Amino acid sequence: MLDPVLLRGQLADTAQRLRDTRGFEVDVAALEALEAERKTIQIRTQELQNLRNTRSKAIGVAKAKGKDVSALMVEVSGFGDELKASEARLAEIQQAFADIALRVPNIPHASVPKGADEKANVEVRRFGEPPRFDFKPKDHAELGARKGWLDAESASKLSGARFTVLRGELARLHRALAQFMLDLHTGEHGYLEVNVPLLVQPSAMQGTGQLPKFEEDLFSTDTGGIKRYLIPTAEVSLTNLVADTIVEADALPLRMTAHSMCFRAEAGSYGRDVKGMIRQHQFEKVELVSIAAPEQSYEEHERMTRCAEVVLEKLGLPYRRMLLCTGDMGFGATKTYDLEVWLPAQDTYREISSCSNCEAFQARRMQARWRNAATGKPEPLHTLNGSGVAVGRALIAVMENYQQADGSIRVPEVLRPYMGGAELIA
RNA sequence: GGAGAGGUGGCAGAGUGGUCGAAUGCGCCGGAUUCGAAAUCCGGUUUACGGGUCUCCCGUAACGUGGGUUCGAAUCCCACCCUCUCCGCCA
Repeated sequence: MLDPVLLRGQLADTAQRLRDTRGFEVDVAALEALEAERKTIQIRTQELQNLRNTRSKAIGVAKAKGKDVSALMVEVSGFGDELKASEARLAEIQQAFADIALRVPNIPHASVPKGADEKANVEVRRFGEPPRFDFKPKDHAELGARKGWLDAESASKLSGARFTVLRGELARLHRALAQFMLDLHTGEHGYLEVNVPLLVQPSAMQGTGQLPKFEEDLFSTDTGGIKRYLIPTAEVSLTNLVADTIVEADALPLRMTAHSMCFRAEAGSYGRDVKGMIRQHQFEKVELVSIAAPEQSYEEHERMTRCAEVVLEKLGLPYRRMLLCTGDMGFGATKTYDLEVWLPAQDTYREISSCSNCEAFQARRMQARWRNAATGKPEPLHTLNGSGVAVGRALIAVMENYQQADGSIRVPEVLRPYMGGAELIA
């Protein structure tokens, strides 16, 4: 959520900025009308509440002294209806304001290039060279099918489209990747390992911004009459850990990592990446989340992105870092770097990580604050999240980049300790 | 799933209809005392929102959550959620 000040006093300017950067249209007329009424209604409501409180106290005092209170009672009943109506109207207005405000995206940082879609993203850096093969490289689906390692048919029988069954050495390699990433981030990058719930309440989804706007992207359950959502990323669980809390300044930045399942409905992506395990309803990811003081969040963003890059570098996977343009960023982000890994079979780079600074956007939604020593007051934190990295896609990248002519796959050196020392899976 | 107990400020813990945003203790901050410290004493110490004459003042709201009763609710009623203990079941 944007700072309410931007949606009240500086509405015209804010609307212009959202239009320029994201092509998003705020309902200016509706917000203006609500704000105009809100002010008078709120003042009147509080006036009446004050009146009621003072009169009620007076009744209490009079009764204690054994005096007659009937005159006071009549006076109070005179404005009871108006108070009730006024309170109800105020609640309506505040709800209506929130309904709009919760659907307004974040405003991009000044360093973000303007653009409508991914074509305007800017390559920032590049690591490694795409491998050369003296044979035609196979895609991961084909490599996986050879030994029954990767079984889309069985998965489809069990669960339908966009699921995968992994078996044997490939399943182990997948597990090795997750372990390696987790060990790297906890051991060398200073992140605290956290194991999180995969099912969360609607309030958590609203906190990180999936709700109310993107419900169709989520899986949910209402078992026992309780609505819960499956997390699309551990960012939801990790970030919401600081919801409704005030973090002391010396605890910042708070760096947390989690290996988790992620669930995405992938609504609207029919026909895209249908082959193999690039786009699944269920996948694993090692997530990084940083909770930072405002003045350190952009530095933290660079650091976090580096932590994700190190994963790919240690795995020996070629990648490039893209700075997303204003039109291609997620709902809550002010600045995002995507890491794209080289996939030989597709002859292109594909997203494997996305690192975003959300500034106070999520923190405001979830009441996550820190105590600013300079002001002595609780102020919204900055939250950041990044994939460090997507495990399924990392598996694909390793398979395709490390494949041999016979369809066997070399094991990247850093993964061998997790593979019983194996140099090759065949 | 069955039986019981309970949810109050950073923590512990009083408070069963009226000046209670809430005693007391601990913690924390400031001050006094001290050569310094401990101890002791004094004062202060929640958050959100709104208004203003906007480094301060005023108001409103918040005692698990949501409703209800009442002139007035931490306190009474209803529903729900959560925690703990015992039993059952269970990875």
